[in-house]
Formats: sequence, C-alpha cells, structure tokens
Amino acid sequence: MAQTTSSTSESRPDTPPFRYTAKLAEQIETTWQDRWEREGTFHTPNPVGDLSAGFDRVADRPKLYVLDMFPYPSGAGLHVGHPLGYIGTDVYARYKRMLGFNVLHTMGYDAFGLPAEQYAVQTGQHPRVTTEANIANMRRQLRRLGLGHDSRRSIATTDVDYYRWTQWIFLQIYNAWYDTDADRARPIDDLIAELDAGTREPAEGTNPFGRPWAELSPTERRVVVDNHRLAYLHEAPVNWCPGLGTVLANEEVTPEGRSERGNFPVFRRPLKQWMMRITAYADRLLRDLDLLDWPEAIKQQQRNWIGRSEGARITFPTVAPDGGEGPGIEIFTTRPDTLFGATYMVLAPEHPLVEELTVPEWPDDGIPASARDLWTGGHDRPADAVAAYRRRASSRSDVERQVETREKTGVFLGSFAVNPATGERIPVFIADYVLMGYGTGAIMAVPGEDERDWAFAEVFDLPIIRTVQPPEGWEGKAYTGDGPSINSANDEVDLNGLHIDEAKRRIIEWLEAKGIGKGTVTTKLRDWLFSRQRFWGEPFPIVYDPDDGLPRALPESMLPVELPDIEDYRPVTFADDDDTSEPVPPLARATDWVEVTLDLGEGPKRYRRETNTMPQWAGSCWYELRYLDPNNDKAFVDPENERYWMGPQHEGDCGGVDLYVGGAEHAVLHLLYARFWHKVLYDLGHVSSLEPFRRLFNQGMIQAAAYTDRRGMYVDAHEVVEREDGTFWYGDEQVNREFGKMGKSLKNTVTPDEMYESYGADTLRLYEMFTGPLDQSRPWDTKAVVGVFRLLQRIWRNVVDEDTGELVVSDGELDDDTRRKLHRTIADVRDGMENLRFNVSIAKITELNNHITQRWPDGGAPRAVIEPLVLMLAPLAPHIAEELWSRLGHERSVCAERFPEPDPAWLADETVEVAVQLNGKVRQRVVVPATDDPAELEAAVRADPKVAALLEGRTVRKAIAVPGRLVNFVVA
RNA sequence: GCCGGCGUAGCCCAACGGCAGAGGCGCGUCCCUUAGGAGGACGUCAGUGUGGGUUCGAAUCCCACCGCCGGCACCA
Repeated sequence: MAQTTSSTSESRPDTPPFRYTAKLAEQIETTWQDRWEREGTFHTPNPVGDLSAGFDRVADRPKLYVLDMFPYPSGAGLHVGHPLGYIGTDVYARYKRMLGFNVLHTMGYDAFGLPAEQYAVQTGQHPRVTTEANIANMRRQLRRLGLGHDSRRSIATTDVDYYRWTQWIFLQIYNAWYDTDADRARPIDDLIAELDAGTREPAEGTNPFGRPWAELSPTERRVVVDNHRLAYLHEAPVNWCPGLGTVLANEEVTPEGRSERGNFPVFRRPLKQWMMRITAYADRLLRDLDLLDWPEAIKQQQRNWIGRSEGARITFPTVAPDGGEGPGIEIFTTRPDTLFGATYMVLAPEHPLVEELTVPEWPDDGIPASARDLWTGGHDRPADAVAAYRRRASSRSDVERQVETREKTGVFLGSFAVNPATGERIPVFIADYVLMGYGTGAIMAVPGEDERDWAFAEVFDLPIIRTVQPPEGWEGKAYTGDGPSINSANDEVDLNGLHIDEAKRRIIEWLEAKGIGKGTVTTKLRDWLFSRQRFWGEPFPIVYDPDDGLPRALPESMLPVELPDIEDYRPVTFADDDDTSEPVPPLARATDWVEVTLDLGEGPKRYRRETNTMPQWAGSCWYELRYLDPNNDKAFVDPENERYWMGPQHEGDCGGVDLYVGGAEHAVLHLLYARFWHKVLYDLGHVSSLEPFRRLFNQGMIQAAAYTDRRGMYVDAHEVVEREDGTFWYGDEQVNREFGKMGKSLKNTVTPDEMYESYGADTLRLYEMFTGPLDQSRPWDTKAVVGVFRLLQRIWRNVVDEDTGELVVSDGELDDDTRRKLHRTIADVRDGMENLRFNVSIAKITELNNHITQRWPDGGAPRAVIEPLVLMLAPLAPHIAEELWSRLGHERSVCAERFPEPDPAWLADETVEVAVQLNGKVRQRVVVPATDDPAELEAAVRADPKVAALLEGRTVRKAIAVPGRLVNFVVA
C-alpha cells in the first residue's frame, strides 16, 4: 500500500515546496536540536566548580531555578500526557532566559524502585540493563521535543556517583539527633559530649536500663545514643506486603489497607526496621507551609497528614481487683475541658495494659442488666471475652472495618478506673473504635460531647453527662460545638460558665498542679519506615557488629557502598494473602558481600552488612540539590552553588527552587520526605535554604476519550469514528464514550511520536500549551491539533514564500495601527508567560498574526513587526522560531536575543470607544479622545449628540466615568 | 460527614469589579482544486450552574444550595 493514512499534512505532489509541513518541521527541528547540543546553548554556568566557565558573563543577572518532578523511566515510553509539565517549564525557562535571567533547567531520572525491578523480572534482565535502556529511550523522546535542558547536569538516582551522596546524607541523618530545646537537629557527638559532661539527661524513653548514663556500660550507652538518632532501628508493627515481598511506609498504604503500588493486601506485623524520625519535624513541617507558594490543596493535604492536634494527656488511676491501686491509664484528649463528663474508658484492643486490667471474674455490681450480654460478650469470664474480642478485631481487615457499619462493639475488662475530677468509678472497655496508633491508644469517653462515645454509650447503656450547654432547641445527641461549661466543678476547680478555650486552660492548670496530666500536642504523622526488602535500591552504609548485634555506621571514606552483583536479584514474594510470611531481602543471598572485614577503629574485624535497601523516595529527597553541582566529588553540593541557586532571596524568604512543576499525586509522599531531608541538612549547616521548593505548581492531567463496547470492554480509540448525530462507532458497533487517564488499559494512548510524524514537535508543544492554563486538566483532542499547526503555517507564510523559499518581509515603516497592535500584543504575551497561562499568549500571537495576514495578504509585512512576532514565538515553538530568525538574517540563536518590550506610549489608543450606561445598562457606544481624566471623559461623552439625546429629559443623579472603559449615568 | 478546587457557546478555553469573546475545534457558505484534502476567505452559536446579598455597575466579591473533580475520614 503506497498510500498510508498518516499522510495528514504530508506533502502531496502539488504542495508548494517551501510550505511548512510535518516533513519540513522535522528537518528544522532535528537540525536545531543538533545545533543546540553542539553549541551548548542551554549550558548554565555555576558560581564555582567545574561548571563555572562563563559565570562572570551572567554574574550580575538575576537567577532562576526551574525544576520538573523527574520521571521514573518506564519501559512503556511516553504518551502525550507526560510532557505537559515539561513543556510548560521549558516555555517558562526559555522566556525567562530571553528576559536575561541565568536559568537553570535540567532533567534527571528517578530510576530505583519497585517498578524498575518488576519490569526487569518480567523481561528477564538485570534492572540496571533495563533501567539504562529505558533512560536512553526517554532521553531520545524528550530530546525530540526540543526541551532546553542543561544536559551536563542530568543525573539518575541509580548512578553510583549519585547514590554515594544519598548514602552520605543518610549518614548525616544517622549521626544526628533532635535537640528539642534548640528545636533543631544537632550532631550526635554533641549529645554524647553533653551526656558525658552530665549537662544533659537522656531524652524520655531512650534509656531502657533505668540507671544513669554514668553507670551504663559502653554497649548500654550505645543503645541509649542510638535511641536518639534521627535514623534508628525500631521493632514495631509495620506494613508488611507479602505480594510485593517488602514492608511499606504508612504513606504507601491506601486507606483500604492495600499497597499503593500493585494494590496488594498489607498486614500489620512487628518487625525490626529502619525508621526516620520525621515526627521530630512535625511542627516545623506544618508551620513552614506558610512560607511556601504552593497550591492550597497540597498544603491542606500535608496539614491533614501531619494531623497536629493540641490537647492534654491525663492519667486515670484504676482500681485493682483487691480494691487496691491498679496501673494508671494514660489517655490523650483534645477536649480536657469535658473531663467531668467522662463516664467510661476505652483502650485499643492491642493496648499493653489490657491483660493487666482484665480481672478474673465479672464484678458483682456495675454491669447494667439491660446490656450484660454486650458487656461480657456472652462469656463467663472476662479473659475469654477479651481474647475473643481481640481475635475478632485482629482478624478483621481494615477493608472489612470500612464496609461494616460503624455499629459500636467492645467488651468490658471487668475493672474500673476513677475519673480524677469527679472521683466516680467508671468501667474500662476495649473497643476497636479506639486505635493503638493514635495518641496513647486509650481514651476517656465523654458521650455528651463526642458522637462516637455517644453511639457506644447508647449501645452499652452507659451514663451520659453533658458538660457543655447546647444551644436553645438542641435536639441532637452529642454536642460538639462551643458553649458554656456545665456540671463541671469539684472542690478544687470550677469550669462552669467558661467557654471551651478558657475551660481547657483552667483544667490543664489544675491537672498539671495535681501532677495527673499536662497539655500536649499529638500528631497523626508517624516516623517514616525507611527500609525495604528489595534489591533495586540504595544499600545502607551500615554494618552490624556480631559482638553486640548493634549497627555501626561506615565512615564517609568507605562510601559508596555499591550494590553487589548477584545471580538472583528477584525479591522473595509470597501469596498476596500469606500474612505468616517473613521478609527476605535479596541482598542477604550475596554472602560474599554481606560478610565483610573492616577496620572501623577497633582494628580489622568481621562485620555483617545491612541487607535492606532504601525506599524509592530516598533518591528524590535531594536531587534538586545535586543538579546544582552534579559532578562535585568533594561535596553533595558546593555551599556557594547552593546559596546562589537556592538561598533565601530576602529577609523572611525560605529559599528553594523558584518553580517546581509536577503532578498533585506526590502531595504527601515525595514532597513531605524531601522537605524533611532538606530541613535536616539545613539544621546541620549543609544548605542555606529552609525549604527545597519555594514555589510549587501542579500541572493538570491530560485525559482522553476511551470507548467501551456492549460488554464494557475497551476498544481501540484510534478506530472509533463519530457519526453526524454525535454517536460513536467501532466498525458497525455503537460504542460508549468516557474520559480517563491516557494509558494502555483504556486503549486510548496517543504518543508524541505520532504527533511528530503528523505535525512536528513545535505543533505538539503549542497544542499542549494552548488547550488551557497549565494547572488545568483537559481532554486530548487529536483532531483539534490542526488549529495550532495552521497557525505555524500562517506565521511561516508571512515570512517565507511557499513557492520560492524567499523572504517576503519588507523594510517599511509600521503604520500606527499595527504598531499599537504589536505593543498591546507584547504586553499581553508577557502577561500570559509570567502567569503560566500560555494559552493566552498563544491567542494573542494568533491575533497579531491574523492582523498581519489581513494587512499584508500578499506578503511584504515589515520586519519591524515580523521580528518581534518571531521572538515572541520562540519560547513556545523554538525550532520554527530559530529557523525564521536565521532566515531573517541573524547569526545568533534566538535564545540569546531579548524578549520584545512593550512601549507604554503605544499601549494607549488615541481615541477609544467607550460604553455609555444608564443605570448600569449599556445604551450607547461613542468614540471619544483617549484621556486619563474622568471629568474630561464625562464631558466628552456628554458632548456626543447621541448621548445628549439619551439624557434628554432625565435627571442625572450621579455619573461614574472610568477612563478607557465607560461612563455610567445614574438617572432618576 | 469534613476540607480543597472547578462550573462562561455543541466542545476546549478568554475577559484589572466596567461593552461577556481573545484564540482554536466543530458547523455553514464561498474560493482554489479533475478529485480528495488538515490550502484560503467569510460567517455561525452563550448571557456566565441555581437563588440571594454588596455595589452606580458582578462571570469576577460575600452567603446558601446544586453538580463535577481531588483529598481526608471511628485521629479521641
């Protein structure tokens, strides 16, 4: 078949030889891409180091650091949805460069992680082989788009030179602790010195030995110090995912209790794992959101995730079975003011005090006959009831908990606590509506002021005491709003009449004075589980000493710790639902690598390497810093380079990347982790910026039509045709249209390569930028692409004769009308560029070009308008702009030229048409001389006979004149 | 349920509180063309989700509701 359908804009025999066709576009584009590469057009100089050549040329210019969320190099290649953000940043960076900024813009690859490993397993190749092939393919696809990246700065997280520094940063974190007095991280050696000097006690919960520091053995001291570190080993219930063969961070588990990647079931089970003490930074991560220019939605998600709440911890005494004193139960509440209304207590089923508080026999009194079966679970002995309930709670997956109605369940432990405010004896329950992972895992239940407690109290027939006066006519159950306290006084403290805030303050004072409670802050954020049982990740720079089993950090001089070559890098995975399985890191099989003799200061000794690897997020926690100084082998980044590109720009500025563009799906994972690392590096004096990303922008998603047949199966969207009546057909079958994310599963993928083939890269770039503001999602519509393609053809025709290839521009003077149009356009195009609303810029360029076409239909438009037009096009469609610029006789790349500036003198018209309104309704339009003076304008308008006629016989009460726009007469 | 975002022609989208339309798709007519065509010219379509309020004037600001999208959710 000689005739293919791809000949959309292909030259046909009668096509003029110099028409801008896809074929010509391709020639132009590849030529300029080669030249950019050859000349290093986008090489950006640093203040110091190996990339500093030429810095003195730009030293006095403003700087701009533009960053894209770097991609994971997938084996599937790109579709047209992927580069939306990359094109946006490229246009912005090119524009700013033409304004004289020293712009840093590059692109790297986030290449470690599960998908790379899975893809490698599928294709039977080593992950490094597939990863590198995928990166090469992606580089090729992106290069063809004409992105103006400094290719010298590109990195992949899998490069040994890169992950060496990832390991180095891990060591910084490991060798640091959080000084809560100074509210910052400090080197661990400072802590040891202070402990030795006796000027500091070990922090709460870090000394399990119960003896002072001075009396501890060296090994015990090591344990205490390790308990302070920002990276620490911890045995605790973690998210174990047998289907992936690894544990996962909380952030990687969906609310349904499944893995975000792969959607496998996740089980909680206790394991010893590396953790990062991100909770130490919770307050600062929350507070500093206010310094950031980020979308409100993302800030909100981070606030939600951190979940800070202020309240109090209160210890409730308990009554032992023999009538003596039992263990105290510590609870957390955000409503200490409601203490007088606490009529029972609830522990999480997994709470460590449950066994101790479970009495041998049901008490004789205190259980209401009406709900006895519920309280006891129908069991004769409390221990049986508790065991049965616990079994049931642990077997229920989170999914089941979601599906079930929130009918409250629980059982009585048989023991009682004492409400410290009222002295009343109150029963203690376990119930699964209290979670071990939040607060202290125990609550005081105040049914009067809490809906969940109310629901439980109703079912279990427990007393309800209101402690806040509900408003007049309140018919609801629990009242959670504000109001004066009631029923809240004892001999020592009286809250009655106080509103919530004041009541909280008063009761906390009382609790603290009595030593039974104190005001505290709790966060939902947990420490970050940092180890994975996978092969394809950064090895930890950690070994274990066989003598004490404790970890030892490797010194900096032993970095990098390279991944060993092993035969079988596949993870050990299990049946999805095999919750009895144990994680087995693949690196454990590399026995030659694991067993190692090192001299860590005690002479050569056998050690065992850590066989877990770091999570995928590690590499993306700091790549923005490495772009600044990618080849530096003395430091992860030279401080001077960091200060220049990312340092605070003025008093009160947090510093960071000037524009960071990426999808909204990383709201809490990458963005939170990267902020955390950055703050640690800041505390330790390695960076000058407080935050990594000052301005964040979420690009929209490109969606595409997908079609389903009668059976609900997706059919190839390329083959579907729309009929006149608006119905869609696949062959002779009518199909149903829906919109969704582009991808294989919906069979609606459109690739950049198809677009290059039919139109060229400039058209693709222009189309993606034209369909809407960058932050908006929009549907892909292949047949609408031709609109911007025509625009490029028309611009081309205004410069180049399609038959001869000769220039058709003249050297004539501009008429005033065109000059005004030009300057108006320049102002508007700039405005669109500044605000990342490239759609507006393109529309204004189109308008100017339409004007030129109409004014000079047979060519001959003056250079004075054509050249600025080409310059304005340059950031958007750089190849055609370069080509036209060079054909116009310029030697230099258009990238080195200055963006046109609007002349204010030509922004205003000599005469303007203003609207004349009567009471806000437009009644007349008149042309009057332009003026800035409202009084002059009003006079001019009144002088118009049509207006005079309009006002005939009416009383003008007031006239509002807005220069350049309108005059509104308010008439009786 | 709570939080955030968005609703303007058939579709994608513009409009410092000031004349609702910049641009494109689609559609229609005509020109070029043996023909087809994604070449050219001209034209076509909404009163801004709904209801209130502020204002001389509201797509724009405020309130309530409706719809769509996203996030969180037994978090004490």
